Amino acid sequence: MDSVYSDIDSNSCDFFPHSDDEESRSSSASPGSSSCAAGSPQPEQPQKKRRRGRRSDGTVQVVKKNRRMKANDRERNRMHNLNDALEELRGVLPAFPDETKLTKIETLRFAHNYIWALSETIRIADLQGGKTGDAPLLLTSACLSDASSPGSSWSSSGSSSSSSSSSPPYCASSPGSPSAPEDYSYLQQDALFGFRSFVTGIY
DNA sequence: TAGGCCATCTGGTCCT
DNA sequence: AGGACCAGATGGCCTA
Repeated sequence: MDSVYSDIDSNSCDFFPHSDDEESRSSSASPGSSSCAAGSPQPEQPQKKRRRGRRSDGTVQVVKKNRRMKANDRERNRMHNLNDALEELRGVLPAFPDETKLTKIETLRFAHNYIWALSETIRIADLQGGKTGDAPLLLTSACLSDASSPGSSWSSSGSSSSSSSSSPPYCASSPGSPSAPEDYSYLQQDALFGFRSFVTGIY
């Protein structure tokens, strides 16, 4: 037998089954929200209007619509939280010479490299018996140094959990990576153009 | 104008 | 059942 949903289900855009201009247009009027946009562009076929008979229980639709709106709201909050966390992360990372804000991906990659450099610094300091004189140098140059796994991508480096001192994935392929501490000047010079790309590993 | 980044909506899947 | 998480789609804004 036909359930109340029969109307809705066969219409792909199930939340607004009979969208004759009615209120259908998505919940929170906002940019980039074409009601049933996700997935199918739906070339507005003049298909037979299937809204005969019962209006498929308006209450069901209202309930669904409310549920969708709540889900949208939660999703929005979730993304806002994510962005807040990202913002906090930006605040903790060293500032860039150019004041421009790091993008999300840059922030993540920079953080990844930065953490790697920090741990590397600690490791070397330990090896040297607690001498940390070169630490600041290492922090930066480590991020510039070659990286034993060139071409490693974010995903492939996801396995970096294995070893702490394995590779700074996004420092890979830095053009002419300085190997000696003296090359630090190189870094400062580079700040003029490519520092950002260097540190984040994005070119 | 093309391309990059972003916010939002949406439906599916997994988890509690 | 409802919430969290995820990925795809879409449209707006900005910059080279």
